Formats: sequence, structure tokens, C-alpha cells
Amino acid sequence: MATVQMKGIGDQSPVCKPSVCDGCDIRSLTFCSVLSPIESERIRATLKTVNAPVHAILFQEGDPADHIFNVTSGVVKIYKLLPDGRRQITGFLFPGDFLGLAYDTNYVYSAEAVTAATLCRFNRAKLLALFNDMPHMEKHISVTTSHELAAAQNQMLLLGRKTAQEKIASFLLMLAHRADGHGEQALKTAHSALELPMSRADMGDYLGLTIETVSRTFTTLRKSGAIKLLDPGHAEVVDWDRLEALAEGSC
Amino acid sequence: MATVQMKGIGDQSPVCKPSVCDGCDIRSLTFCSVLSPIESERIRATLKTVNAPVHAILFQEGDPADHIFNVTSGVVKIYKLLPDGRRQITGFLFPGDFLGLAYDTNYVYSAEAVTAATLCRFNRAKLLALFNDMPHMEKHISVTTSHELAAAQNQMLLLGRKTAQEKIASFLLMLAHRADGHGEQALKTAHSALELPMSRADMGDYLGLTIETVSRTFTTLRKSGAIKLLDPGHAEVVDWDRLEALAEGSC
DNA sequence: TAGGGTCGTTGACCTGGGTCAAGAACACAA
DNA sequence: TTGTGTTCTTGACCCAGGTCAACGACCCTA
Repeated sequence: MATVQMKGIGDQSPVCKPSVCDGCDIRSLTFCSVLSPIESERIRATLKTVNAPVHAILFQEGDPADHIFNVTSGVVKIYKLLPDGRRQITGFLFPGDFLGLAYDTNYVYSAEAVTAATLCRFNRAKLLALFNDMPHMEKHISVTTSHELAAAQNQMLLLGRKTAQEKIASFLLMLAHRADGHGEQALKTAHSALELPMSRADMGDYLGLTIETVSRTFTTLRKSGAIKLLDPGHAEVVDWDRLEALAEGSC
Repeated sequence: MATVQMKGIGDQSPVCKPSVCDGCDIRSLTFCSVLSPIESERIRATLKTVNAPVHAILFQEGDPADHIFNVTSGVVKIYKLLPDGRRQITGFLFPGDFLGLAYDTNYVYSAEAVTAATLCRFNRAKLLALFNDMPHMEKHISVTTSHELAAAQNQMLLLGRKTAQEKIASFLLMLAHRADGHGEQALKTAHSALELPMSRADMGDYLGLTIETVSRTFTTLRKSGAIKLLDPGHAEVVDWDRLEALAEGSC
């Protein structure tokens, strides 16, 4: 079972600077899309841009929840730890996704950059105060949270009841779906490469498996002809129908 | 692995009737506590009381999400199924808890009464419309949802990374905590009986275990002296500290 | 170009929890 | 009272996935 590495990795600090939203190419993916120009200006005043190198820790479980983040590029993972270092990754966050969005004074999970990433960092108190004036934004967040809850319930089904093969198949479909929904061309017909930006260890910690089982299962799927592995970071789904059947155990 | 029983069980229909809120003894636990008398009156117009016998199915995954429910007595479980019948219970709901509260046109999980239960049933469209006039209620729901999300993340950690013993210990603590928070006397000091209203099968489907493992693990905990089993439906925690250590794997 | 690091893959083996089966405890109907 | 369920417990056995170990493929940096 993968445990946290205690070495120098992960202790790089993110770099912050003031930011403008003009030209931000993921505005359509997030709550910025529902803001009027005036609201946008008020929000902007509470915001800094954060550049997080690979493995940078954005915050840790238990830290005071001073900031709310929105991913603008790269991939971020959120996770919880047991005292002995066992880890469960509860989500991978892509451009447009929020993190730290709890009505709690302390973070209830840790967050780390999976790839180099940029994020908008909001002062939590100020942003929550602004929400009071902007009910449609509050609503947007509320809807987002309830979608996350639905996704969490799917993940519980996966973790509690699916086999290793079903987990990996579901994971690949989830990644494809995310890539699809974020402007990349329709993967299903294009047979284009699916990016796997996270390590095998991260996949294992997300799916409740070990590195070795993740690796073995990829090999099994490759040998069965359902997928191709171009390199460890890129896969190609050959047989979508079979992968979908595998993901639900109906085969 | 437990699968859904296909027999006559579970096909009883809940009974509905108009309802009044006066004298409702769980008002303090739910959003009714934040309503003014006038708002309360408007809400009441969208509401019916449902009496659900044991095993009554309130709704199933995929059904049109016409109603939102609030549990007023008894226990309800929500769960998701795989095509072959494998089940994951994603939550047990106690008096004061909401279900069906997604901004989605169809339910994303099924709900069934674990014990005989009563619920307030709201017309979803009407309730959501009322929310627009009552931002503090929307806020209340939003906070509730984000707490549920945090609980879901804890459950992912449990399902993905904890051993059977850690799962059962965590489960008992969660039940004790729920009972504690809902007006029963402080359990920790009183050594009073902890109610286990659900079957071993339900516990297994909640914790990602089989009936047999649940049963064996209870026996192990009993023999170790951490708990007493009065009967299958009632336990007594003897050593809270040890149970808490067991739940986190730090022992 | 060599040396040290990380990451992914594969093999050999082991074990926690699943599967299968039997029986005990209890409930309820006839 | 007996019969027929249902649920829980326990035992015997098995296997999916974990553990441990080796190795190849890439990085780096010097």
C-alpha cells in the first residue's frame, strides 16, 4: 500500500502574484461565466494567481481554511491521510474546478499539484461575504457542490464494490469524459490519446489499489485489446463499448 | 457479497397524508428551525407526511426527482446498485436529514426505509421555487450539502484504505456520534446501549464488506473487550479510546 | 558516459476477506 | 406445538489483490 513519501518532494512553495481575468481562457468553465462585469471587478479584488510547481502542497488537512482556489491550468489532487500514512485521494481537479470550498474554518483535506498548475486564489472570508450580495453565484456553487456529492457517491460504489479491473475501466472512462467535456475533440470517435497526468501511485490511492495492481490491470486491459498504452502517461481506448461494460461489471 | 433480494420484501408502498408541523419534535434539527412563521406556512403548503413501513422503497435511482424528503422518524438508507445486484449504501439517514436534494431531474440513488419511518415529502419544483425567495434557506441547504460532501470524503477514506476492523470501529463511532448529536444523553460516559437499527447485510453494503466479515469482526471486537453485544441490534462500547484508536489504525 | 534517482512492470508468494455451507436463535403463522 | 422463514454466527476453504523483490527505462546532473 502506498504511503506518503517523507522526502524533500512536495515541499516546494507555490508562487503568488496579483492577477487579471482578461484573457483567462477557462472563464466559461467556472462561476466567472455567471458574473456581470461589475461583479467580476469586485471578485477580482479578492484574487491572486498562484503558480504551483509539480508536487507543491497548496494546503493540508487541518490548516485554517483561509483561501478558496479555482484551478486554471494543470491538475490538482485532494486527499486524506490516516495516521500511518495510508492515503485516499478523493478527487482529481482540472481547470475550472474549485477546492477548499467548505463552510468550515479548517480544510478537511489536503491538496497537492499533480502537474505544474496555476490557480486563482480567493480570500475565503471576502469571497463568502461577496456571495451574500450575489445569490446566483451562491446558487452556482451550491449546484457544483451537489454534483460533487453525486460524484462522491459514484466513487463510494467504485471503492466499496468494484473489482480492480472495473475500477481501472471506470477511471479511464471518467478521465475521457472529463477531457471530452472540457473542449477537447470527441474522443470516442477520434481514438485520440487519453492523457494520464498522474502517477500509478496516485491512481492507486484514488481507486483503493496498490501501484502493482494498477500496473498489472493496465497490462491485462492492454493484452485484452480494450486499450493501447502508448507510454505510461498516455493511453488510447480501442473498444469503448467493452470498457463501459467492464466498468459496470456487466460482461 | 450481498446482492439485492428479489422477493416480495421491499415492495410495500409508503402511505401519504396531509400534515401539520405543529408539535413536530425534530424541527430544531432541520431547516424548519431557520424559518419565520410566514415562511413556515408557505413551506407547509408544499408538504405531505409519508409513513413508510420497513423496507418500503421511497424512490429508485433514475426515477424522476419529483420530491424532496426530510426524515422525521426512523432510519432510511440511500444506495446505488451495479447491474449484477452488487450494492453500495452511501448513507444512513436519521431524523432531520434530507434526501433527494439534488439539482438533477432524476434521482441519482435509491432510498429505502431501514426501519418504519415517517418523512416530510415536499414537491421538489415548488420547494426549489420557494428557495429563490428565501436565501437563508438556500444557504442552510448549501451548508448541509457541503457537510455531506465532507462525510462522503471520510467514507471514501474508509472504503478505500481501512481494514475490516477499522471500518466496523469507525462505523460504531459514527453511529454513537449521530445518536449523541440528536439529543440522547452523552453515550461516552453513560455506557448506554448503542442502537444498531440496520441488518448485518446493510452494514456490509455500507462498509464494503460481506455479512460474514461484519459478523466475524463484531465477534473479534467483543472478544477483545472493546464492545459488548447485547443482542444483534444493540451494542455497548466498553472502551471508547481503544475503539477510536482502532478506527484510525493507530494501534 | 557514468552514476544515482524515480517510476513502471513483472514475478513469486502470502493473506485478509470473500465464498460456501451448516447450524443456532428467533419470529410468526397455522 | 410444529413448520417455515429470516437473520446471525461460525467453520473450512479459496482467491483477488497485497507484499516483497528484482529489473528495465528513463530521466537527471556531472
